[in-house]
Amino acid sequence: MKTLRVPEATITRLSVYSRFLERLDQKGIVTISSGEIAEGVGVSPAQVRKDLAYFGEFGTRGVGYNVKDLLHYTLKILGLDRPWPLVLVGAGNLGFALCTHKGFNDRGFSIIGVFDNDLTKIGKKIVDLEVYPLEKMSEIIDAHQVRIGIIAVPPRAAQETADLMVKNGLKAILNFAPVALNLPEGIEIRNVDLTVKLEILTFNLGLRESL
Amino acid sequence: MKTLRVPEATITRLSVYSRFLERLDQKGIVTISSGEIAEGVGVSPAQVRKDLAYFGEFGTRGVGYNVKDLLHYTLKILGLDRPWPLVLVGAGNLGFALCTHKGFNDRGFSIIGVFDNDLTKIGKKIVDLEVYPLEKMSEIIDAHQVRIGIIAVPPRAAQETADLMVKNGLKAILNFAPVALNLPEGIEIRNVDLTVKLEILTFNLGLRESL
DNA sequence: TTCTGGTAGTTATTTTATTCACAAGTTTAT
DNA sequence: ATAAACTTGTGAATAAAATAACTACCAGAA
Repeated sequence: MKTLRVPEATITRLSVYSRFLERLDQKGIVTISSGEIAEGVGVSPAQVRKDLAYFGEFGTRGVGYNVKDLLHYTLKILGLDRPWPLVLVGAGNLGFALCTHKGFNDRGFSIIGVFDNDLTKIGKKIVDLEVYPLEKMSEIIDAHQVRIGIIAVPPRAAQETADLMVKNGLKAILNFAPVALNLPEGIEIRNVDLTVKLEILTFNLGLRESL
Repeated sequence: MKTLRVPEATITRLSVYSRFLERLDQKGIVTISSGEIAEGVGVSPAQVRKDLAYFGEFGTRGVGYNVKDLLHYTLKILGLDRPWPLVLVGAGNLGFALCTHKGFNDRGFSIIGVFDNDLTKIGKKIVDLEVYPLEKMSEIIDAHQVRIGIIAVPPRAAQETADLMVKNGLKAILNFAPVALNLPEGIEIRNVDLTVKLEILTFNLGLRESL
């Protein structure tokens, strides 16, 4: 591939374009221009074209993009042309919400194992999934060739959870705990911080008052 | 203020620094250097100093920063030197998780009203909060002078929810629905997209295979 | 007091990302 | 056929952000 060094912001937008295209396709729309995509997701048309240009030429000059084709291309680029089994650690309220989150299934993700070290939670069911003790993680990961884990435990338990995931062979971690995790080279890690964006809002509201 | 045009990435990091400082303070640590903060949150020391420099001089050369002082400064900058009442629309699993999310309370946010248009949910309790019909939002917002709302509804209902929030006087919205919202000038909006980061992981795992 | 080691604040440099502007190609109408 | 109206892909220009390098300053030891 000639495709090294793609800005992460581009991948982020690609994910957004991709889901926008899904909605267009569902509506039966066949063709769309960069300008319309831009309008629909809130970026500039040039940005849309530039982002796509990292990966090839998908449109037709004078015409635009075929919605179905571009949708497939974006899914392929994002690695979503196949299902992704996930394991989740932390059967609290957030874990529960993630297990039942429709957005994951829609994109080919399925949580196939939920783990916790809380004896009061182990054995309970989250929809059709039983909550297992941490010891069972290794078995599930091997059986389903899971590569990605989600951390939804309290901050204090996040690092040890991550360590265990790595030990069990996971290659990528999505971390909802608001702490920086220390991981070996080669493990992909991304954090989702529920409060950061809220604090950007309060910062901006505060700025506004001081004008 | 001389402080216009601060990169949003700086605010994001400030939020992270701030919570790191809280943990240091709880541990009784008095002084810390930019290098140690950097280490603790996973950025470069120069980045830490640069970020803080947008807002003033908080450290002592040759010494470092006083943890308690810097914590207070960061909280003040982020607008967290006062409580923030929030309203939430969408009493699904995600809404429930957000209501009980400890990270919000720790930072002075408190959800004081939950709303839904689903008759089977209205009247039920989420911890000590009753789920109200949307019609009651206006009243609660006025009574508590709420300025920020959280959207945790399905994608299709997100735009109308946002419109209603704006109509009821909210000035900022945190949106968990994966759609771009169309809002009037002057309303702050930030999206939290639960799947984007997951798709960055699959993209990177995919890249790795093609090497 | 003076020297040494260390650290913040700041300016300069480099890198990265976005926007702009236009050539190249497509379609439709005349 | 030709012109007119669009829209992509892309190289160049611009803007933004991160990094590095440097200066100023503090504390403690000699």
